[in-house]
Amino acid sequence: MDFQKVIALATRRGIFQPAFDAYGGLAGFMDYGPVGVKMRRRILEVWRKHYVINAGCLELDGALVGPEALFQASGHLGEFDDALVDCADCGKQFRADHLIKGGEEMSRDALAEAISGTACPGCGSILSEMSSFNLMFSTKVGAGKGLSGYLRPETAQSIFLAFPWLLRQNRSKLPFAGAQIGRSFRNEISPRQGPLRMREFTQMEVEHFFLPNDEPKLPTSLESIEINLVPAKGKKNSTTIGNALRTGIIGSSLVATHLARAQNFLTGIGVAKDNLRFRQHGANEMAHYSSDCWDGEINTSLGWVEVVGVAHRGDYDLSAHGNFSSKEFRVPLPGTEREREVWVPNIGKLGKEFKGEAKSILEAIKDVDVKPDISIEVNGNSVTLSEEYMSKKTERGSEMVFPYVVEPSFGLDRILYCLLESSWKNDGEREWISLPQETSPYDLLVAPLMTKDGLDGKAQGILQSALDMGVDAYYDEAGSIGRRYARADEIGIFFSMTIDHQTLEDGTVTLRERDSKNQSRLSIEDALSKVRR
RNA sequence: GCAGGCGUGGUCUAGUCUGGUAUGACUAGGGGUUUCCAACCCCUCAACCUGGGUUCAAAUCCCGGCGCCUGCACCA
Repeated sequence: MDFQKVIALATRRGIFQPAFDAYGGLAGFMDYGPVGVKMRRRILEVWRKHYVINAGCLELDGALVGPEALFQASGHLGEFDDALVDCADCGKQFRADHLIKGGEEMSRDALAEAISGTACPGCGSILSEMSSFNLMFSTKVGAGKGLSGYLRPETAQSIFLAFPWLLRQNRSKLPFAGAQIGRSFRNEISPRQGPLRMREFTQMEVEHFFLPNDEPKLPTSLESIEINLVPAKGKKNSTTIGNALRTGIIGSSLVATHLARAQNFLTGIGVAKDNLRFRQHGANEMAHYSSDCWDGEINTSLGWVEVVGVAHRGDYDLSAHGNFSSKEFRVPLPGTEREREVWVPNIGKLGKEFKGEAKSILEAIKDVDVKPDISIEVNGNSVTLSEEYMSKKTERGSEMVFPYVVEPSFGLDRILYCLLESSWKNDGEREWISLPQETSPYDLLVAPLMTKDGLDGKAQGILQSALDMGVDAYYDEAGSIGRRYARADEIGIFFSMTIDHQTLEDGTVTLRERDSKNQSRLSIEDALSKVRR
């Protein structure tokens, strides 16, 4: 199954198509159709079951537009921004920081200076002035000049900003994780390959917060999970998660935990384990925030496609927001509780005695440990403060630290594409999508063998009872029964139920299983309860 | 963003060189027939990416735009 065929299937069967087709299309944007929306819903349901319901992540649904300050703090305005130069003669375009030695460490201004007058590596002409291209979509918030705002380039920042709030919801206990499903936007220079590189896409992200000295251990239930690893240094190998952690291939127990969970999730929705690997980023591939990162990749006709990134972000994000914003993002570090006697200046007395100079004195002792008979320099004079100008106080507190975070971040659109491609089967006689029932768009096809003798009416009655009990059923009475099976197979409907004359006599139906084509004769009730998820 | 290739019903496609009624198949819809895996028969819907130019006449030739594919560059 190659890329073009998946795209054709997607259009034909209402899964997805390019958006704004009537106006010539707009690269990087897709619309999902009736079947595609159902598949997405199913994948999201499984994901929520894994992360929100079973793993207890706190779910959030954050705003899409954010203020400029947020993205200054997060680093996206600086780091997400490419400095470009192009050549007027040969038309080639380059990243400025790639042309200058050490350019990746330079400031913008230094880079602009260094690049000026540089020759084009392609043709030797002098390059244009440096311009910058930011991958975020910008907008104005409010009337008039308005505030600069940006569409979020990742859902993660919402969770980081909500950290103090979520922490209270979790009754101030660490570790905990926030989870979010939502759209993100990146103004890609050259989006291509349909659902694989989009300008608007859906992410499913978890931010797992923990104290630096108390990283969650790998649960024993995950230790023996087999996983394909491609470390940045060293050989590709298949081993257990527990072993990879013990031997240091994976450096962090929480990263290991999330690699295992990501694999469990992906195989649960129908990705074959042999088609799945986790590849570690090399140092130069790493994002600005990340200290260790593994990409979960699925093997497709287009090569290995990244569908999930598991990144150890350290305290990069929380400390950025803690330092830039007015909120406290730190937490007390357990075990560092302390109680000590400190001297504090008696401001009332200082004021009375020193009048106008009191302010300068207070300024001078602001950042020093005060104790009796301390000598300080004030306006060129040495002043000694005796015990009468201060008093003793008991100070309680803990060392405050920014929690660390490990982040698994899934791309829904890519996952759906990979699933379609890999679950497409063709045995020469028929073509079908072999998804597990959890992610099939429908549970059941209800089909009367013929549309006469009341078979269709009976079938519609059964359809209604199926829908009433929560079975996602699809009704089809057009064409031969074989054609209807074929149609159902092509969108991956898991079971088919056929109503014939015998149904009218004894209330039994034929139930067909999609992958095996096996049929069995069951009572309507038994069939429906078998089909129910 | 650059270079090359491409753009015809829902899908696949003929026609483009050499300008003149747009081909066929599949799918889909309606009807008939039919007792379980794309059966058959009749009918029907449905397309030249877009804007300009050349011409009596443009799907076809020329120019621009948009989109798709490939390569380069980019891709937290």
